[in-house]
Amino acid sequence: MVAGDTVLPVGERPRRVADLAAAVRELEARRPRWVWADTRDTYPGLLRAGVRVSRCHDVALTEALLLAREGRFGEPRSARAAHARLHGLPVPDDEPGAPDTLFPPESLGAEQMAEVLAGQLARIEALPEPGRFRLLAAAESAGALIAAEMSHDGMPWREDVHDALLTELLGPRPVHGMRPAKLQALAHEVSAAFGHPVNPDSVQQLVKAFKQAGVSLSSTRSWELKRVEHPAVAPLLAYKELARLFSFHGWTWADQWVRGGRFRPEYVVGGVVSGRWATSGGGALQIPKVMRRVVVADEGHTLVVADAAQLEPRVLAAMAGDVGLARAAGEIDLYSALAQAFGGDRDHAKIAMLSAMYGGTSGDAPKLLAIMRQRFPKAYQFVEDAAKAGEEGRLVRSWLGRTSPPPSSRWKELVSGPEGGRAARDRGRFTRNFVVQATAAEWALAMMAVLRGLLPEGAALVFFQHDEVMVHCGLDQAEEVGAAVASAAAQATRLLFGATPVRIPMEAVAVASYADAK
DNA sequence: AAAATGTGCGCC
DNA sequence: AAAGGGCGCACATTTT
Repeated sequence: MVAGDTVLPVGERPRRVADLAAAVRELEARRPRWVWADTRDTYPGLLRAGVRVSRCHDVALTEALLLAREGRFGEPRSARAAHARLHGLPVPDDEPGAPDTLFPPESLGAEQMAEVLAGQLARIEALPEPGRFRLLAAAESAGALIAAEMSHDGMPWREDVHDALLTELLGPRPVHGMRPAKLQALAHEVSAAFGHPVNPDSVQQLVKAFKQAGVSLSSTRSWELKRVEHPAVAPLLAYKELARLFSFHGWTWADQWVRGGRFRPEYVVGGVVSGRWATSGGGALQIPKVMRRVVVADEGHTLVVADAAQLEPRVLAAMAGDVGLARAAGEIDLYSALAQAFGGDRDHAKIAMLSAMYGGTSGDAPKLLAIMRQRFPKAYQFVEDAAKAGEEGRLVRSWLGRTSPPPSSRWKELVSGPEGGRAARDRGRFTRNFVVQATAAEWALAMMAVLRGLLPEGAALVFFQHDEVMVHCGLDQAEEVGAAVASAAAQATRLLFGATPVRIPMEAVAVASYADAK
């Protein structure tokens, strides 16, 4: 079934419809998988018309995944581009979609779309693991639906609580272009400590002022400042923290992103090469923890918040098929279960795992990695192989087949030059991490897709951050939603990895305010 | 004047 | 406690 300029139920004649939202609503009763060019262009309008669909195939997202899988990273991914490639025609660049139109005029007709779909399905079938890639495309497409729905529904955001918090920390809202009182006072303190005016936002001025005071700094990063004994340090650190809050999540930000008690960020599905989501506005994935108290459930409602603890090491255990690690990953606290192998020290187990996944080399890492290599050889080898592939300029893939971008042409020059070793190691750390992070991201997508289907009427996913979800629902639904989260996590693990001793538990808590979730 | 780059830090 | 991988964004500064 294709939604384009026309609606085309498979096996039936395409038909033009006057009211597309109504037609989609009617056909949705058959629970089809809607195929459309780009969820971002089509779905927001349907949502505004009060129509939701349960499944879709997003041609653009699937095309991007396939192109990368075929080693053609970065080529235009639109349905039109895919159609042009099929016919050897000039391939148009991707352009921003046409918002506020249900079906953008430049999208393909139904028959052309069917052609593109058939091509994509054939390319998937030709892969060595078509089942996995089908799951990847389905999960990515479900993500697109969820992202649009979350932007539409918004996360509860109490503007009055936000204003009170800002006022408490910064002073009253200043007139445009001015610093809030407490920020201004801290700026004065910094200048006073140096004995002359210094702009605390200027790295240059700060480094110079510290140098004149006999303190040499290579940067003004807070961890470096904390080592310095100087009266300007304390007010400067306080200034930096509050200035960030003011400019990043202050009143101006709220004016732009909060409406009617809802924060509506724009999510970019697959915006990170690893398959994690990004945001193109609103900074939804970087909300400071201090702001969480502003996220409050509506009257008579609650927020069910859940995160997948220790997701990445669990995913590694499942992927690598490492029996020892998988056994530990069957426990609630993976690191405690590993501690015995690392002299009974949970922290050592954690450092070893993180160093293996991120390529850490400092501190105790080498010693602990040697233990890991001995005790969990398959898991160790799995990430080592990924790192080696990166160092040699090869591509790596996630469990379901998301493919890392190739190294840049600059990298290839660099790697044969005098600093080549460093460039190669950097690339190795990237690919080492990619296989784990990307698989964790697709587990999270699969989990959310399942969860979305399990949620009762009236419950809505309102936030997603890498391995954490938030559902806004009625107080009396909290228990059912919590059970749905646990079930979705278990189903996602089985969907990706089949029979495995690895567990990826998600424990949900129902809270009135996000701040109470941890 | 506008675009590009650098810095720093929030989140996972 | 940080490390170490991934981002987005604002502000300052430099380049065009």
